[in-house]
Amino acid sequence: MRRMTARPANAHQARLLRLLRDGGPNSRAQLGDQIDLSRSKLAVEVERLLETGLVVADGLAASRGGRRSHNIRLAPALRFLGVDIGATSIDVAVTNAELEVLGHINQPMDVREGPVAVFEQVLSMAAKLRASGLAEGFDGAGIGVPGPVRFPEGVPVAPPIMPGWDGFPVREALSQELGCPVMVDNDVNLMAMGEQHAGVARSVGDFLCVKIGTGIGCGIVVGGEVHRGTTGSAGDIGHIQAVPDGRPCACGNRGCLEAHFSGAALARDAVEAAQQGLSAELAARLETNGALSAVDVAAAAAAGDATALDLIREGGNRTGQVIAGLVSFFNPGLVVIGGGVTGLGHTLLAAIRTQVYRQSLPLATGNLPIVLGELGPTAGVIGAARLISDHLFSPA
Amino acid sequence: MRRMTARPANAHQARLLRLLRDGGPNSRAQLGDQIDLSRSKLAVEVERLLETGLVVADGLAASRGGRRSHNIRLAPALRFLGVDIGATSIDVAVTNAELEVLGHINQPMDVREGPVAVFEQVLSMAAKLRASGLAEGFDGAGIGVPGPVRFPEGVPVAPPIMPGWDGFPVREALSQELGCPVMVDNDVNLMAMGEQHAGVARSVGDFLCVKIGTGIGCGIVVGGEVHRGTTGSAGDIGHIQAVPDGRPCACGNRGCLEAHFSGAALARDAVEAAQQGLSAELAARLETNGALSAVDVAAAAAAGDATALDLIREGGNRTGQVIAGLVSFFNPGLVVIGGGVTGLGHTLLAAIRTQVYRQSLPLATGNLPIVLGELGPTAGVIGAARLISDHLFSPA
DNA sequence: CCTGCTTTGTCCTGTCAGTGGAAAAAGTTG
DNA sequence: CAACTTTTTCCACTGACAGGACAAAGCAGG
Repeated sequence: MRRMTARPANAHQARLLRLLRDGGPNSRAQLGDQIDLSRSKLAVEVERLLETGLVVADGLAASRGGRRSHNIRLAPALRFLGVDIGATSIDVAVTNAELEVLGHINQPMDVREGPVAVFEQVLSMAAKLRASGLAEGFDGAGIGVPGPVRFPEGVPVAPPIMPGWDGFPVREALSQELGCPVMVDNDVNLMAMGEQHAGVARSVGDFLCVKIGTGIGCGIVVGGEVHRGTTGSAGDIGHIQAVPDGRPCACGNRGCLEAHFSGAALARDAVEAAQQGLSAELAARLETNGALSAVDVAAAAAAGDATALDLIREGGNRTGQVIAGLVSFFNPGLVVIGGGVTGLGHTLLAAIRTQVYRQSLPLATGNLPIVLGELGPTAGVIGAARLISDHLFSPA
Repeated sequence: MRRMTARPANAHQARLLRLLRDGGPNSRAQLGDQIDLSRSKLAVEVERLLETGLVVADGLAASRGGRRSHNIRLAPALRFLGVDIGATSIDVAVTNAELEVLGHINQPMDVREGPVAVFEQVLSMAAKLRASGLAEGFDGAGIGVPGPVRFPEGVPVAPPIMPGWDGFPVREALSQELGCPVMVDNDVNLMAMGEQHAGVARSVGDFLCVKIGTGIGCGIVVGGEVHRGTTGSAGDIGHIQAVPDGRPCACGNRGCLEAHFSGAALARDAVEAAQQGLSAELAARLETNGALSAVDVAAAAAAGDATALDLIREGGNRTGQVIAGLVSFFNPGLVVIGGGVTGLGHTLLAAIRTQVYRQSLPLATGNLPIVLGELGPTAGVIGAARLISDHLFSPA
């Protein structure tokens, strides 16, 4: 099937498409209230959008006291693909043009197996979604990778945890395979965009989104836009020193935040505690599974295990300390905590909050919510869909 | 004398004014090369600007191989006032419309004497500059204060080191007194704008500007724009924890960067070292002056005093450690070090560089210059002039 | 069902910003 | 002085857009 080739011809059309994306089906009259255009001009632009097929008529709206207005909506057949490649698993989802998730699958996979193997997996997952009747094809795809990206080209650069990906033309290759436009970004940035679009960060202009998974990263949103930095490595807070002369880190330094708290560090600490006989709960789980992960620690903590709680608390303290510094520096309006370890829940959040509220100045923390992400694993794929839709819904 | 009342009527005119401000006198033809407008349209807008008096004819340009072009320039009588209120001194300068400093005076004054006393001083300094024939009046003024500012209103909020200023309507009051538009900002932000306009940060989109004076602050520039944060306290890095369980700080916490290194901390450490007999050089200076400041430490270091050098080095290490974190987080294209302690020169810079290059990831530091500010004490006043000119040279 | 009011959609004209070509004006080069 | 450039002005043409007039559609109340 031929997919969308049309693009908005001007800024007004782009604006209208985004209004329809973010606000769902809408009447012409309501659109007129939200956009600064005369009725005549609006009618012309809507007419042109209808001609392109990007937008379709959608029945009559409820009356607002007079003649009823005709609703319009984004073409219901439009489909975006959102891909979130994590360190140890892959999420793929299909959305409609309003970025609602229609189907979502998750598969474990080690990113270190390299781009070729991962791509194969991603494509087969996309094919599976297509086969299930959710999409006949994709009008665009967004993809997130766990490392820095040279954004304009869509190419990973010097990614520490994914050797073999350096310089791999992700955007080009995926675009080729799927036959549609593709945008690539860091997975943390996509999570931030997801929470901004559909999660807790709606209507916040400046915020931080801290993702604690296998590693730790931070999405930075300034004035509604993601800040990627000069080389695309902004938000790489995992290697900020949290403990002077602390544990050795894979990066060669000592005391990096990531070495002291992250999915990987937490798992290692848990195994150690189990082996030293500090926690019967963890030891039992280690016995059963042969390994431990953040999920086990969360379960043990939920069961009241003191060691597990301590691990979480200490990690939260470390993380909170680093975040406190970032809050002083950046003065965000919101801090979102997300990623694999959100399962640790309130214990973690409380530890982080304590540190931030204690260490940052009152002016910066006075009205600063620190909350868990609302979308969990869908944040990344929604962010990915948002990324490509922002691209497509902008003047050609 | 009546001053400039005219403002650019549209974005084109604003654009032209900024080109003339940043590039100096220019021919119509050259302007045409820099702006995306047809010759006819350009001629119309220039004509209108000439009518308003904001811009005047300025003789003939050199030939580029054909008919010579008529030069135009910003009205030579335009004057901006730049005010930089530091913790312990005040800088006031007059600039022309191209933001060249025509006159600059500096007076010691403790900001804690309160807004009324400080204002009196500022106005008398401005009057002095006017009396010396540099200006008949001011077309706009920018002012920087050493604390957070609610930017749109131009009002300091909860400034830790300047009690009595909280909520004082700086913008309103100064505008009233001077009879011209006024904009207020944090002094560190103005320093960043100054270095961006006329210093080392020309042509860099994302950079950090660390000012080490009585306290420590950091100007953050994202995409050419200053980031002020949700409550105007962005860049307040003086109270980031640099030393766990370190020295007590005025803010109530322990180990704040500012408590370990800043103009004030350095002076205190120097006195202590002198009294403990660790440094003959510093002791002698303490004897002579009755007090020590960063300048004394710089002089002692220049004379080869080991203790002074150690103080600087250790401070640089602490600062570098914090900056390393910020570099990982923000991924700037440049880091500028400025403020009173730039006199400490290369020793300080070397220590900072060592820490940053060691602790941040290669991708972020690979092509990251860390340099001293170029403008010294004029950075702030130039930034102040730039602030108000940006405001005035924007569509009404 | 009919009347008056409101909202929505369409049509049309006037205005204004802006482009691009033509030609005049002013210089340069040989 | 002739041929060629560059700059500037002039002018007609285009397209974007606003806003008014009017028709269409719906509501409320008699």
